[in-house]
Amino acid sequence: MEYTVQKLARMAGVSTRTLRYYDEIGLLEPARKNSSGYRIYGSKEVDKLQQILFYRELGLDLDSIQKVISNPSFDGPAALRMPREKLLARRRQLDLLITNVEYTISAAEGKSTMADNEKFKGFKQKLIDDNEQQYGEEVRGKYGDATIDKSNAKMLNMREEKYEEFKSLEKEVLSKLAEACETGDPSSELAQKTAALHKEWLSFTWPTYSKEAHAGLAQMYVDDERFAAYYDKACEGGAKFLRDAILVYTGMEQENSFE
Amino acid sequence: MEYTVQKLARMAGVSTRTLRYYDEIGLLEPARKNSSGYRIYGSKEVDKLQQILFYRELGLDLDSIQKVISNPSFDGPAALRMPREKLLARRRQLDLLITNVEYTISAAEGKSTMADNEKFKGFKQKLIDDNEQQYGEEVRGKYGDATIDKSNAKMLNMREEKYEEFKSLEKEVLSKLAEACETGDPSSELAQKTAALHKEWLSFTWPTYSKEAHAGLAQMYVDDERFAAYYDKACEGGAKFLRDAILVYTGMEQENSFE
DNA sequence: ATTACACCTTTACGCTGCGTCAAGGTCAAG
DNA sequence: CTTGACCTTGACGCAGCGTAAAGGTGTAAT
Repeated sequence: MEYTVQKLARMAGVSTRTLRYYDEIGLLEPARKNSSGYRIYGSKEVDKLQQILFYRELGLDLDSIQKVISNPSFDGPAALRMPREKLLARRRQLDLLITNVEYTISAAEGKSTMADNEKFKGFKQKLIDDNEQQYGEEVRGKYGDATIDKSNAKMLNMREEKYEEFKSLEKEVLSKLAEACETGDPSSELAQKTAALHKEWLSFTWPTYSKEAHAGLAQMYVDDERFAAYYDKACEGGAKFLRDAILVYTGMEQENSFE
Repeated sequence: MEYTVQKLARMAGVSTRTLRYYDEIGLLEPARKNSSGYRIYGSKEVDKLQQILFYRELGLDLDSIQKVISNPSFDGPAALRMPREKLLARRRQLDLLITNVEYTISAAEGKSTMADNEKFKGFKQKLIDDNEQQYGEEVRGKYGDATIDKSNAKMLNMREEKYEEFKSLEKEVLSKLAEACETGDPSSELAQKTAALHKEWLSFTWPTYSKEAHAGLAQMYVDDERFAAYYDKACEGGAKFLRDAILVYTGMEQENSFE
């Protein structure tokens, strides 16, 4: 397959100027030029462009990209594993940011307050995550998961014991939810106990508690497939059940929920 | 609470230069200056900076950010809903990119091939997603979810009927997995049928099939909490069971799996 | 055969969002 | 009263393109 600048540009979703610039700096040169000087790209160049865009997406500058992919030990598949890890890290950071937004919304709407430094969680987290990314694997190999948990505990500003407590409470919420589910009634005593447990669990990671924030998070559990799947493990429709229980618990019911 | 440039900068994870620049362009001016001209920021400025960073994270240029947050109809909480949606969209795009990397790795390692235009899924998707973001809500309100499904089908290059088939197959995989789980044996006939169904399901979104890619994806189901939770819905340890079944099915067992 | 039009080329200047000196004033601790 | 960590303004530099200018090319339709 052969492509002119514009064809390749359209396929990859970049501008022709970008391709010409990449040629100019020697990052991606066309396979050849035709008799009138037109740039012609082949499938090797397509692959290379794909790689470049992967790395660009990760925020690497073009110079670094060039070094990475022109590295003699760069063998393609293996090199793609790195961006994969980076992408996963990015998603983790995004999750934090989203949680932060959720919490900020609730804090702004409700009466809860947020410590100033809490407001930048997820932004600075990027730095921590980058570290984790760089050293995480080595550490994991050397010292096993226990060390990682320690590190995670640190990240959450917890001591190890607290982190253990946090983890076990997490499981307790799930098992209580499973029980409560069977009653089928979000206002049942069991369901309300589950909501209370969930609040307790929350207090490990949230600086202050507010009904609005709690209710908001519960709604997010339903909206977000990820969280939904997690709580649906407890029982069919577990996320929705938990949300309803929390709505009753916080006394927010229908009103003030996220549309 | 009052902050000097550096204190605020450290808290927010930006440089002092950035804060001075934001002052220079009138994006974020300090609450006041002390007798010797030092910039002093208050809690209002902290909140504003947080907002700015949210929008910056979304890729908005500073000019747009200024317009957004200086909009008279900007009331804080409501304005945060937008970045929330955008962040969710970004995560969806990231997921696509990650899937793309997974697939590219398998394609490179295995013998499967990838059509050139497949290689840029997740990059261009950004554009589609941005559209969805801009018009998605309106459409959703006006025409209901059926239209959205149509649109999703289009995004996946499917006709609606195919999309329905795709969706129902998805459910079938889950229910077969639940049954197969009870045998406890990944090489049991039921488990192998589940793997076969999963392969069939895959063929809807993947241009070509390769054992390596299939096995690679199965491993990802275990590694990624999100997918793990989804398949664990079928039964305890569903993701791992499915992976093992697929490993047997593809004949890849231990070898060649992602470490 | 020529005209239209969408493509291609190089050259070059401009922009954003800061990083990075440079040259100097301020403030609290020792 | 000195040291060192802070603060100020001003200026230049840089990546990664966007954008316009001035011109050549390919091909389809008149």
